[in-house]
Amino acid sequence: MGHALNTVLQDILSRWKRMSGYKVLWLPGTDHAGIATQNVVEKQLASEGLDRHKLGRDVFIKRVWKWKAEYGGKIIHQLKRLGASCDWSKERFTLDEGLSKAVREVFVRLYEEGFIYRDNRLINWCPRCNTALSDLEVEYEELEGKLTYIKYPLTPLTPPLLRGGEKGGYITVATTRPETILGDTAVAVNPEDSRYQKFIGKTANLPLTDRTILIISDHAVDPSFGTGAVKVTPAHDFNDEAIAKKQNPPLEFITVIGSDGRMTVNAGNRYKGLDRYECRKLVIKDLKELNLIEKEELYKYAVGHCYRCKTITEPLSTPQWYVNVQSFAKDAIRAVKEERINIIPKTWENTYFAWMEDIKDWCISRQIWWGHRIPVWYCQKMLNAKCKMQNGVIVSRVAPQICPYCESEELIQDEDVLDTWFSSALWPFSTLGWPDNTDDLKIFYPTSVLVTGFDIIFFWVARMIMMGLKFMGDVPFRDVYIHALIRDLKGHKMSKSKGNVVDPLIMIDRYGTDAFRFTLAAFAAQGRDIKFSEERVEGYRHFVNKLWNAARFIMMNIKAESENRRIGESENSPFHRVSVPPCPIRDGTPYWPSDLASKWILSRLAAIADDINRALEEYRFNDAASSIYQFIWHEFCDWYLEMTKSELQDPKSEIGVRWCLLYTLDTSLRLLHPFMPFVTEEIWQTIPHVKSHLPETEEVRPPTQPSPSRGEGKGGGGNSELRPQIGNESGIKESIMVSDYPKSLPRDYQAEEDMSYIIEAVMGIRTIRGELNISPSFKLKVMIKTFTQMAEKILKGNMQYLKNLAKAGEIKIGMNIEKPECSATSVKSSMEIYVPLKGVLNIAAEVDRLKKEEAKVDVSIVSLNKKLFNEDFLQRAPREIVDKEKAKYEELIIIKRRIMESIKMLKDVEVRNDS
RNA sequence: AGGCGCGUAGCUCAGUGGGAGAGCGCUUCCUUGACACGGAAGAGGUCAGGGGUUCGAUACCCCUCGUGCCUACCA
Repeated sequence: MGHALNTVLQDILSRWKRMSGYKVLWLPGTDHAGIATQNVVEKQLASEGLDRHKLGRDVFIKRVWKWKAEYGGKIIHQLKRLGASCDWSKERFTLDEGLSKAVREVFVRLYEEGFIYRDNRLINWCPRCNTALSDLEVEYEELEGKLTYIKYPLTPLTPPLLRGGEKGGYITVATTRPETILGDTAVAVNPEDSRYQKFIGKTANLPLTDRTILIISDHAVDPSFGTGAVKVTPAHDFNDEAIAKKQNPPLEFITVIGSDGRMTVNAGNRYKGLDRYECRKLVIKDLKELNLIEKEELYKYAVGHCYRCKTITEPLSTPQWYVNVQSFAKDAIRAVKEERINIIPKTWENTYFAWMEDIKDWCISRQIWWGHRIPVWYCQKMLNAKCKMQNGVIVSRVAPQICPYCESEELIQDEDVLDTWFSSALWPFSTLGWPDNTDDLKIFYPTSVLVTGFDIIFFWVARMIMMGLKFMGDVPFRDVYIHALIRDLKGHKMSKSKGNVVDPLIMIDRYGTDAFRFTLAAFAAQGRDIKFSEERVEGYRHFVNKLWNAARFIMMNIKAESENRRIGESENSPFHRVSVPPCPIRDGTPYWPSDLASKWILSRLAAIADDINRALEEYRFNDAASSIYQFIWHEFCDWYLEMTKSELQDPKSEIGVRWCLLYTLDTSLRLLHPFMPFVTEEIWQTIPHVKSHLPETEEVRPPTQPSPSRGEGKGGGGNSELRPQIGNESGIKESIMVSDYPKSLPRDYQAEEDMSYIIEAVMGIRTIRGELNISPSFKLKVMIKTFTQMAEKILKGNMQYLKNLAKAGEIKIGMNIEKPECSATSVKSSMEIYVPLKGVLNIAAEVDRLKKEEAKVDVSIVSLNKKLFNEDFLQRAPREIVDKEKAKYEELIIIKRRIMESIKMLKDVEVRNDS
């Protein structure tokens, strides 16, 4: 699900920018996921009774490639099913030759410049994967364990004397890992701790061994924890390692646990070969028998686990390769501080800075086989002390044939491979051909945006920034958009072991890619995790259906040449590549939709296009998604399509309305396309295409020139220029995904305002109907009265609409333009509904009239402004705010309470038809 | 232990220093030639709690409670 979200967001950006005229590169690919992949293949081998050592390195790697061929393909298949519009010709894999070349180049240069070095120190080790892990690859998890208090007898007391339990004869330490006492080389106390002053410098007998250890002091010891005395095991604990190295001379390192998680010979004959946890049990049993355990307490503590196989990790002292990243980190911090890179949402910058400022050297070697083998060779003779090579290694871009020091041909390559993230860190430039200075590199580096989850800010993002700055001298990307993590409905992270994983492909099978994509986009609010809900997907599937049906309605009404074709039959549809002129022409004159509804929907369309562009600019995917959803469903379908049903009856407005229907559909499809690529393409391929721009005003455009490409035999008929024209007019593109993204369309604020009154009036009527239970099939007489000049103006502007209503038999209309009043009376009913749009009503007089006459309803649009009854507000709020509120109030004359009274009044009046 | 975030309608979540929103669910009504995967009208919230700033706080500040995550060398 995380990958699906990631893919969808990137695809939305890619499609949007591509349609907006940018040259877009979205480069797909995968990394080789060293440890994880090796583990999977090893499991397969195990089920066949094999292991990698039996196969040998070369055969094993072939086997992994085979696996990769199968599953790498699945990833790509999933991307395609999600509709990812990647440049598939540029697909890359971190183990490709080109990328491997970049890896070797980077390694050698970092080594030559002294940033890469080899060191023997404590490292996190996974005993199951048998490899070193970087600090990031260890996950800490709280475990319920025991804190065991163990008594170390002070020398010169000897074990036989101890059985008496003399007081003061011990120093007691607390530990969660009793088995490690076999590797203890000291006991440490805080130098300020008065209890232990007298012990410092003395020695103690290490139980279960014949060794004597020193009691030392170190400020790192917390006197308040446990007994205030700590056993020091330098070879198996990071703290203890630090303490040991500080001592002069440094404490001895005794390794008692081996790389396989079993006790070594150093643990003594009784314990060697035992698993570390078996050994723990035995050690506790033995100590109990010696009466050296003071007590055991239940204790919660964090234990490191391998992030790939969940085995408990073990600190182990081994030689590994490291990158000194201190100076890179400083540059990387500066790049973000100076806003050459923007992390969005900005709150993640803190996380980034915190980690970067306290960054540790990066352990890059892994003791596995699947990955980039470290480009380091050793001379066999040197190992036998017969070669004079000083630093002991040959670091080279290509495999050396002979030792440069002794000319021996017996060279051995380092067995280890590099951390997968080492190659991933180079991705932004290695995939574009670096170290060669290719055209792609020149055009596309630095890239525009990286979209990713926060869980790999450190693993990947930070390292790409460091490597990009180091090797390209520029940031790898301008924006980093950090999207949310997808959780299940209870807010838990999805994981296979919890069984709460939702498979995107199942969602796609069930609801379709478009609905699934739209859901992800709608969920992608910044700065919050996503709790995935399947019902949302279902809801957006309904949206796809709604759009489909709206398109069907429009196709039914554009009166193209063949009425029998339905949308969805795009293959041989006569509508395929049909085009209509940018504006319908009649007798050489452009015929723009002049009805209010059309002007309104065009303006709303323009507003929504602006909203979407702005939202995407700021990575507010959810806002963009809800804008287009709201527009298509609740403005275009609920209002405009319904209104056209009467407008289409009017020969005067018919042509303009048809054009407007098609234009709005076309534009909406293009707006929606980045979110729902499949259904929008399908519909768009079916409908006649419309040019994307509108004229600023009533500008007269030249009549369309007849051209040879136009009217492929289908354009006949006297009035044909009024109809959608068949043909492949120039400028019409082949696919919606390369059509123009709608932008900067003209607004008509007057139409929007006027229409809002109509909508309010209609809603008022519906409310009355609903509350009075008037059957929808019962046609009402409607009387519309206006009381102000503004209302008059509105009605004048909407005469066309009202006339159409009248024509449809719904109302009779009468209007006196001279006086600010008009009325419309329905055909059948005697009921009248007043719709006062503006102005002051004499309520009392109205009520009297209501009583005398037949049923009438006073519909109100306004609510009371409470603020204007607040003395404090009137006296103390800033003048302009108060004035604004007053002005608002003056506009809003009719009060909600009055409506309700009127309605109550109505209920007392005799109303026909069960009301 | 530090840090970050969240707590708004039954559920999943937007949002804003001045009129509490969406989707789903729920109630009522409606199969009229795009759509019942639909249309119309509704019910439902002291915006976690307390204090402060302000003429005014769901929003800004502080505290408490609940909850999720990240980081860290707690034996």
